[in-house]
Amino acid sequence: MPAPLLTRPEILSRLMDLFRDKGFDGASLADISESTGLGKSSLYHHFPKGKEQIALDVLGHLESQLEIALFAPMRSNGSPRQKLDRMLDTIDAFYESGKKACLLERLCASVDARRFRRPLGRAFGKWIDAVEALGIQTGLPRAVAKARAEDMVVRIEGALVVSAGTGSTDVFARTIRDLRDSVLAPAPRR
Amino acid sequence: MPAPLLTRPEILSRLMDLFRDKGFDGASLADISESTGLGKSSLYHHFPKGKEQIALDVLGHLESQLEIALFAPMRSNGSPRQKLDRMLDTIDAFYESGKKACLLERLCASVDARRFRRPLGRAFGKWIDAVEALGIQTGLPRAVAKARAEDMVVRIEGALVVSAGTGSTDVFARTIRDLRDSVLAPAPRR
DNA sequence: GTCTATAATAGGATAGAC
DNA sequence: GTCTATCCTATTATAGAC
Repeated sequence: MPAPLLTRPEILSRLMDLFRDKGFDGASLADISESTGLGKSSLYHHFPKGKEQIALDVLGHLESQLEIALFAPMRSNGSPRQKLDRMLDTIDAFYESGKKACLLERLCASVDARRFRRPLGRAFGKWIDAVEALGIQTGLPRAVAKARAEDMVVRIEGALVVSAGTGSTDVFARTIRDLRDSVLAPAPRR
Repeated sequence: MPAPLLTRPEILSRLMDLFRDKGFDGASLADISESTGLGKSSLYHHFPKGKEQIALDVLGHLESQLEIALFAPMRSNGSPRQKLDRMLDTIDAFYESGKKACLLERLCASVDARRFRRPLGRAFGKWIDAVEALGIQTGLPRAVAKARAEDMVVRIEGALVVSAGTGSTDVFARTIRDLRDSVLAPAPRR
């Protein structure tokens, strides 16, 4: 019984790790209790609506973390290419080079995905928008920038799935490497 | 109590639909019983080792279906481009243009993913190999063909995740369209 | 805000009759 | 090969003391 009295952000951060590891359906209240050091009653004090609210609050926590660590730096100074590199470095670290899963994907794949649809759609949308903005800054036509941004998110999510399925992180590493060059490459003339 | 006395392939086919919809952790024995019309005892007659064996057998069923519907046609006559188009048509139909999930991905995301690792790796490997062979047939260097094949699978899996997360199949449709041109495109000179 | 104790239910799995 | 009935455990959730 550790009970180290965690702050709310610390609690949510540990729970995010748990859901990334076990998914929503796979993480039990016992798991949640263990990973936070909180008894079940304490959990219902912090999250009166139970497990579903926990996941929603974790998702909200992720959204604010993304804003700070991923999106805000994209609005700072620096060339688009530098900012893309920084985003991909952050992403590579966050997923531990393909060894850890994506919370968004794990919640998409849960039985109650309908309940999470709105925040999931918002999180994916903000991520895509941030990358699209970089493309526009480099002079890509808006439609190309948007398609490239969607494609980047698609390839990262897919690389995580395939890396998990094959047990090798090679695919994830190569995907990140490719994206550094392809996302902001000049639009093909047609 | 329908009990229409299904054949084994029919049973496995229905269970594949169930696992694609609910995932392994999300599908209960009650769900399994309902979707097959078999009582729990009948299930344990067909699958003595229980739920885990059910998933493994469903995975085996998928592998044989992939061989028939996806891989064998790739070894027939026709231009690589025609065969790629056929594969993408089959894939688009199988995923109902992005509305239905991938069994491989759902099992990757289960708590017991370790148990499914070997067949999952094999299925992803065969799929990638089949696409790589098309690339080699068109004269792409082996390394390029392999990277393009991995990338195709990555993008399909990722597009399914993002389509599910955003609630729109647009991303999936665009991804399939792009792949028709990009997978077998001439290697860039360097 | 946290604990112990306890509900109430759903989960996977089995026994034995037919 | 399928059924009814049952078992045991894990699960989510709540009550009430401190």
